[in-house]
Amino acid sequence: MSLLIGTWNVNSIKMRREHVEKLLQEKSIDILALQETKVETEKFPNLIFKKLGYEVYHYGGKGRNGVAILSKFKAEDIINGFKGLKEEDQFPDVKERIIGIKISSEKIKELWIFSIYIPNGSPVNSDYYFYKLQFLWKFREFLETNFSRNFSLILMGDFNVAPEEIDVYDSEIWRENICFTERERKAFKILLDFGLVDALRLKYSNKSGIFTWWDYQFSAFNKNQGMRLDHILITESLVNKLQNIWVEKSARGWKKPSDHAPVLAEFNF
DNA sequence: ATGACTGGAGTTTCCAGA
Repeated sequence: MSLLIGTWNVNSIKMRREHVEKLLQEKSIDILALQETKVETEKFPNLIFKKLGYEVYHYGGKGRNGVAILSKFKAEDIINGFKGLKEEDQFPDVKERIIGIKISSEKIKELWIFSIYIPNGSPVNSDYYFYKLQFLWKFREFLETNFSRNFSLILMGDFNVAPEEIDVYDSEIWRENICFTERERKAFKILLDFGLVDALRLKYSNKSGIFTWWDYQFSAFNKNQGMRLDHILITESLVNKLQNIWVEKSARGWKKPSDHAPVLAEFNF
């Protein structure tokens, strides 16, 4: 069976609700991870998506952050935040940044799917910056506590890190910019070393100019001056099931768009 | 005009985003 999944930082579900509906229906998406819903848990438009046939798993706070998963499969288990870590490691906004569900079906056996929103961390070297680095390290610890590399895991979301030089439009200009500093890229690599593969690079190993975010300013989208910050990370057991993966760039060109485009991936189970 | 950011909070202007 074919499974179409995706991730999208929508920059407010209130502003982008119709965009999400359009994407779900036009592409017949099975599971969509959302970030920056920017609404409190109970104010998410659950009913709208339930009418379209999706289960809704969301946690959010007032005004910022917020992660959701819209799924045609019912969750057998849910993780929200850094499950299993000590009390002092429960960062104040971690529940608004990490949500995961376990699904199973006749063909799919115990697949965990996460929606992730890593802190932005700007400006570089600020308290926020070091919070971001800590968050990335702690996230690796969270994975080790709950899973192993032998699990079937799909971690998707806005990681706020452009991993390689080809993931920014001009690596010299962006060298010391937030999302592309050495320390952020190193922390991202350490995360991958858990046993994760950057799914887009399985299909487009050396292609430059593939971005998922473009600044609202400076006509950045028209000039394709962006960064690849949104990722679908998978464990080894899913690698040979990946059929296709792409950035749905068209959505960045819709009226009143999010500054991120969705990343979609098709698996065959 | 030859350039121009957006969303949310909460009150007219600031903060955060990347």
